Amino acid sequence: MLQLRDLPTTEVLDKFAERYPDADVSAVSSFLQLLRVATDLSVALDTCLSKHDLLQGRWWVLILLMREESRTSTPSVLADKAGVTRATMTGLIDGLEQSGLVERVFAKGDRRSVLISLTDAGQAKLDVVMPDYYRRLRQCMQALDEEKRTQLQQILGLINLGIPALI
Amino acid sequence: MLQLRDLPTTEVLDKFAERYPDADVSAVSSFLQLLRVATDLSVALDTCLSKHDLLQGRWWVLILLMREESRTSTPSVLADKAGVTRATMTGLIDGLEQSGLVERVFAKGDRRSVLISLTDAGQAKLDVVMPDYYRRLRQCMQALDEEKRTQLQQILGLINLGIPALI
DNA sequence: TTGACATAATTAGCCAGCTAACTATAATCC
DNA sequence: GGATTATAGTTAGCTGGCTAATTATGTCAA
Repeated sequence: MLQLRDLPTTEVLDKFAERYPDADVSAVSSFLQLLRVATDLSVALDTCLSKHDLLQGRWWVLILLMREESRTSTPSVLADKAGVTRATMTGLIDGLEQSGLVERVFAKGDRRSVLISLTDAGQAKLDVVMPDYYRRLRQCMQALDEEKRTQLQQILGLINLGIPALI
Repeated sequence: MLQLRDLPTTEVLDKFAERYPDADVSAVSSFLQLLRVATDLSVALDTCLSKHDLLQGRWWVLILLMREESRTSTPSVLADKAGVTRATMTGLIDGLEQSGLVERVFAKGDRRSVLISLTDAGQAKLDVVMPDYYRRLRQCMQALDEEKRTQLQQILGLINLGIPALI
C-alpha cells in the first residue's frame, strides 16, 4: 500500500470534482485518510516488530499457533487464516523454522500434510513480543474512549460491506 | 500489509489478555479491524485500477501530475508526494513513459534534474479511469452519511496522533 | 483396482517496494 | 579557481508478496 504523503486538499478535490462530476468529495477524502492512517499504522507495527526480528507475516503465524490448544496447525490452514498463499506460507515457515521458533513434524494420518508446531523458543519469543506490542498499542489508542472505538468499528463494518462495489 | 482473514474473537483476545495483562481488548480489536478493512480496500482499489492497466503507484503519479497547473513535476518531488523512494519513482516513471502516459523532458536550469510531463494520452487515461474510480468509490461509501464520515475522519485523526507511540 | 481427478506442500520465477552505491551536476568555501 | 560537499537521478541487488508448475499422496467411480 502506498504511503500517501500528499492527500488532496478540499480545494484540489473540488477542482477534480468539476472535471469529474461523479466525485463525492467527502467519500474520497475519508477513503484516502483511512488508507493513509492504516498504512502508517502497518509500517509502525513492522518497525515495532522488527526490533524483535519479526515482521507481520511471521509474527502472525506465531500468534495463530499459540491460539491452538495443541500449539500446532498445518501450512494450508495457517495460510487461509493469515490471508496469504500457501507458497508464501512455505516461506514464512522456512524463516521461523530456521530461527527455531516453529518446527515441522510429519503428520501421521495424511502423508501429504505437515504439522507446524510452536516450539518453546517460539512461545518464549511471543512472551517478549506480545507485552511490548500490547503496551504500545494501548498507548497508541488511548485517545479513543470506548464510545469512539464502538463508532469506529461500526463505521468500518459499513465500509466493509461496500467493498464489493469497488471491485 | 497482511490480509488478515481470521481476526481474533473476543474470546481469544480475553484468553490472550489473561496471559498478557497489558492487552487492551477493544483497542486491539479496533486496530486489527482497521488494518483489515484498509487492506481489503487497497486490494479492491488495485483490482479496479488493473482493469485500466494501472496500479496504485503509477495511478497516483498521474494524479499528482494532473494536479499541477503545468502538468509537470520532477521525480524527486513526485517521490516525496507519493511517499516512495526516488529509486521506486524512477521505476514508476519508466513504466508510465513506456506506455506513453508521461514523458521525460530535460530541464533547462539544473542539468541534474528532469521534468516529468503528463502527455495527452496520460490525461486521456485519467479521463477514463477517474470517473470509473469515483463512481465505484461513491457506491462503496454510500452507506455512510455525512455525520459518520466526519466521525471517521475525527477518529482517524486521533489514531494518527497516537502512531508515534507505536514505533 | 486402476485411471482420473483432487489436495498438500514446495519450487521457480515475476513484481513492486526497498537500501546502498554510483554518476553527473551544482553549490560552497578556502 | 579548485577541493569539498550536497543534490538529482539512476542502477544493482535484496525482500516479501504473488502465480503457475511440480511432486507426492489421497479419493472416488467405472
